[in-house]
Amino acid sequence: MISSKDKELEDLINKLQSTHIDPKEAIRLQIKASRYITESPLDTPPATVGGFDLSFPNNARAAAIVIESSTMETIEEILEDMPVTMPYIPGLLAFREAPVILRAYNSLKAKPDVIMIDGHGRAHPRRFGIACHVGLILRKPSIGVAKSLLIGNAEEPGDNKGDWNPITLGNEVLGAAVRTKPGAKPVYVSVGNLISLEQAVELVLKMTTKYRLPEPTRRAHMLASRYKNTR
DNA sequence: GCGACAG
DNA sequence: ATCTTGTCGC
Repeated sequence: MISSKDKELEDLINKLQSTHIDPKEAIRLQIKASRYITESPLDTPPATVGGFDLSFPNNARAAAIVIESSTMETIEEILEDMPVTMPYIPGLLAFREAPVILRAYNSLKAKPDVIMIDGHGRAHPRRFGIACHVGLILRKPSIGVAKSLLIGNAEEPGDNKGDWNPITLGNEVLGAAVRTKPGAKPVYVSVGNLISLEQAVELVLKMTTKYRLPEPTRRAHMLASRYKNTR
């Protein structure tokens, strides 16, 4: 049986991929789509983790990296370009960046078990940041890793790698401020889809070596920016 | 009305 | 995100 709810989700997933959309409509879509996000724990530990980031040499350029979690080795890299169709509006970042990210994801031969995206997941005004947006469209476990807060507050975590405090807003826990490197500002982690916050934090820490950002996102950032002043 | 505001 | 060199600190 195909329920009406399945059809609504299918319809939402299509609309979330619009390359041109009115901000008011975009906000309505986020509010509806937010209800389909799942924060249930992952049952199988991820063997591969994908990382995505963008640069804007001219058009929008997305870099996708797939890393084997047991060895931390990059097993695939992809670069995709696409014209920019939306301006940057706080809270609506996904409508500007998701299209190229999805194109890069589709180009990957080795589909990762979990994906990490630059930006927030549930730590968002409508609880539907870019990590939720991409995670819902792909129906794939996703994690948001941001370098600054969009909403909510968090106490400064301790200075040891692994120390973290919740990002809260009222009685809600939206994510976690995680110390990935002593002496460096924390990273803000939140659930995108199909994973628990605890597992998201755990995976971000596992994928972090000697830098502030976890390897998936860090390598994707380097790859996306590499040829900025070249080809 | 006055700020705040992922990338 | 992007424009950009040197420089302060661990």
